[in-house]
Amino acid sequence: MLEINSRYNPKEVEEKRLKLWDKMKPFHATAKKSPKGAFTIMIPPPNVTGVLHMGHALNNTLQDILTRYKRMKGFDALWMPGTDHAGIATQNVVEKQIAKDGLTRDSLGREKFMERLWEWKKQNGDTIINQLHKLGSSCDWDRTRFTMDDNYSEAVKEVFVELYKRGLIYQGNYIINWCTRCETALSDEEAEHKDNNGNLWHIKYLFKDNPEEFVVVATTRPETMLGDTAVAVNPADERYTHLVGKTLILPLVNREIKIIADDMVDREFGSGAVKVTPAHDPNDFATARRHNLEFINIMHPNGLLNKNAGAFDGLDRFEARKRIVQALKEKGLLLKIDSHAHAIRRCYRCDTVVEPYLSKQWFVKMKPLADKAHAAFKMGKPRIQPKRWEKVYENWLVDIRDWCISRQIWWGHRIPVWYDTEGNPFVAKNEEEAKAQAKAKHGKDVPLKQDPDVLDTWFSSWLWPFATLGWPKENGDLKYFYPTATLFTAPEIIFFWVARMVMAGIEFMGEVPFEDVVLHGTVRDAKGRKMSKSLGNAIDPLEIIEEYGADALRFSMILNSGQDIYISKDKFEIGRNFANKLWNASRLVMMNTSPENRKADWNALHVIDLDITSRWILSRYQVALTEVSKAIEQYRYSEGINILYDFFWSTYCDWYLEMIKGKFADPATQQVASLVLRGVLKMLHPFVPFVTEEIYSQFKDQEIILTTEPWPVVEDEWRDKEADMAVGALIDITTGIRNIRAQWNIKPQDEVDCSFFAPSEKGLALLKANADIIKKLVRLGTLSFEIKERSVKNAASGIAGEIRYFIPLGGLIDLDKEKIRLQELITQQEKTASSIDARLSNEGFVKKAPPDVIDKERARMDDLRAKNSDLKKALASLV
RNA sequence: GGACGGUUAGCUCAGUUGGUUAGAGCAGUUGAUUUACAUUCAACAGGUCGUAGGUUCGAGCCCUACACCGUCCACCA
Repeated sequence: MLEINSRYNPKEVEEKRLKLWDKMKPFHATAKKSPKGAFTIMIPPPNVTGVLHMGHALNNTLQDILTRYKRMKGFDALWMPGTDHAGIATQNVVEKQIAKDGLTRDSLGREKFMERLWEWKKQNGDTIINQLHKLGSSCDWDRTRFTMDDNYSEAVKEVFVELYKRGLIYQGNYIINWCTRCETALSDEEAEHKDNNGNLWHIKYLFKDNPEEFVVVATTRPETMLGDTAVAVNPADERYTHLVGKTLILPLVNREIKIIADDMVDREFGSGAVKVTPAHDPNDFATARRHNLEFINIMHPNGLLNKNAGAFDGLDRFEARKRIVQALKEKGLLLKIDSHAHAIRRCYRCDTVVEPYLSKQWFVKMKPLADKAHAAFKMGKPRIQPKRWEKVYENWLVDIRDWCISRQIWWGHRIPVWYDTEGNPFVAKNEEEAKAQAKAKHGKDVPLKQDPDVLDTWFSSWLWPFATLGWPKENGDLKYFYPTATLFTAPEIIFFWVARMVMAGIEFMGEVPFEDVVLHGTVRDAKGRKMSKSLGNAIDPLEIIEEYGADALRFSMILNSGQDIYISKDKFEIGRNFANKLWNASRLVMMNTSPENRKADWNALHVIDLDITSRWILSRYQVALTEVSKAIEQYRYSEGINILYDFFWSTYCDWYLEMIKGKFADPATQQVASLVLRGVLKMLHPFVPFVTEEIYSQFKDQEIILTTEPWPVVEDEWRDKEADMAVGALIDITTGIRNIRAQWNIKPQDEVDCSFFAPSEKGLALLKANADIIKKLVRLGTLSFEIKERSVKNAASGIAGEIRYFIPLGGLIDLDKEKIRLQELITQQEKTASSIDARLSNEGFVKKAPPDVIDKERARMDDLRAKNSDLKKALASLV
């Protein structure tokens, strides 16, 4: 195939490799197979909300690169795949879906609705796994997990019950973030702040005993006044101190409320007097508790006002706002309206304005968990890259607030709590245990009802690193593969997920679940906008795979990955072209080498037999290998692939292959060309697994699973300074001659008659006539010419073919310019050295400066002087 | 309001402790073809490194201020 097709066909090859991988299962990890130990990566489980997008493609490519690399390095590499049920998100999607048929979750009923959800999960979960698969992900597919698998649910229950026993889970009536559309509680993280241009309404509250006098309160949410039970002022505010304890009449409602004094009031804001609505504002809630105020809930869970709203009963909260403002205006109680920009919280799933709402929910007490995580972090666990996120992470741990974990939805893990008729909760892993507890309490069997609510999605996700390995059951895998090595994820979920996984890991496994956290950027379109369905700028990874191939997708993605990644469809051409280049270079080598030479190993090579070109490419190869390995270890994949791209395309193809084109008869050349190419294929394999494995197999005349082949070993003895310099000089000169040709304006049509490269009498004469100029441009050594009678197909590369044997050393330098430059540099450095010298002999400085500074300065001075002596030699050699 | 990041060629980005002439890819221009590859090759052109100061023999890199863009956090009604 390689020899026949001059165009790489990704579709055909990728299908073939996938089939083979499915059959051979090379990605299956077994505990204790390798002496090197385990290397584990847990996939951030994609939500079953939808199918994979480009962000996932990036995230999973990063994971795959490292997993494949470590596997080749000899580790028992496990990459655990799976999906997340994504509670509210998925439920919302399915609700929208059934809404098309005029159905709601209530009309369908819990059981039927759950069936629809499971259908959706089955369909999307499969699609996601299939997409991951097509991307070339080397996941251990047999271990695929879902956050609502039966045994995973066991882990969730175990954790809930255990935390309850440890006093870290409690139930309470608090102001929480309430989404009136989803009709569920949200955690603080799920209620996102978004800027909003609202108004600040200034309302007059009249005194009961003197309706001529009033207090002005300012509010951004006038409708909540219906639930006011006090007006608060700062106790130190002279304007109001004499009024504290007086009674006001709440407008529109005509309820009597008192003026109270509380420190929470900011004297500078608004009028300095603030209405207190305990049931609809977290601040007011706290104030009310301090002052034993009444809590008046004015709203139904769906955002419509309830009978406590009196005349406004049944209105939507925003409609009520309008009407109330209108009513106040009519009564002359609205003093003024200021425009006021401030942030309001919105539901992270449906963007509905979140209502602070008083309700009974379950919470996790976070402080003890966060303190442990913080202590671990101070020990460097986990490390976070890029480093700047460390502070963000740490701040969150320090400023932790309790986590509201109950959700009034159906899709998720049912809260493992049962209530008796009096409402006493029994926390247990199953109903039997709960019944037993209830019996113990009441002395007889009593009817129990399970909590209708489910747990926050993240309450299951935070167990992912160990629940996927079978916890709470002890087994060899859990011990062997936990903790994991690296977590690749997006910065958005550092609090939602990363921090909480650390807490759960410490609490239940006694160890932080991963060593490194690598936070990568967001995939955006060419204009820098986030890719989203609603904007219509999303690129479907499957479409790219179909058109350009998965290798091209991966290659281009990584090549473009800086902080955020700006991607447009044409970016994938470079990946496709690269795969094709790889294919064709391999064809060239394939067609010019014998099977034996192709398979030759390092020990078949003897440096004495090798010409300078071979020694050079082997040397460059070693450098590339060292650098690429280092880049991968340091998570600098973009740099790694750049090194490979440059080495393979520029060095190997454009120079090396062109140089050896006439020399393929030499067995050593065949061996070197093959050896280096095979090494390149191995190094590229983590990045572009399909094409590399296909070519590698054809090279070896057998099916090779490249993923289980060993990573190339750095052989330092093949570093060859002499060859590097010699060929480096040759390349300089060749490039120089190309430049000269351009400068002299030698057109290709002229070359037919008088070219250097297809020599004729005329060409030879031209070359000789200009020998002095060329010589002048060459530093160190003499350029000699010998024009061979040889037709050269490609003039550009022909230059290299012709003169390479005759240039021992040197480079292209303008002699005069070079002299001046060197002289300047020497002068400058001598100046520095002298100034340091002076400083070092200054007694005051020596006394004051710490010893390491003095050592450093002295070393710097010596270094400069040494460098200068080298430079002087170089200058002398030019003259 | 707080914290952080970015600003380098038309575009997307490298530039690791300050050190020779700031680099790539794409796009552009000009050329090449009995070719492994036109998904190719070569050459050219394109930069006051956001602005203003400072430290230094020397600054894209260090310091200060400012501007613009972006991200995260945040119970001022």
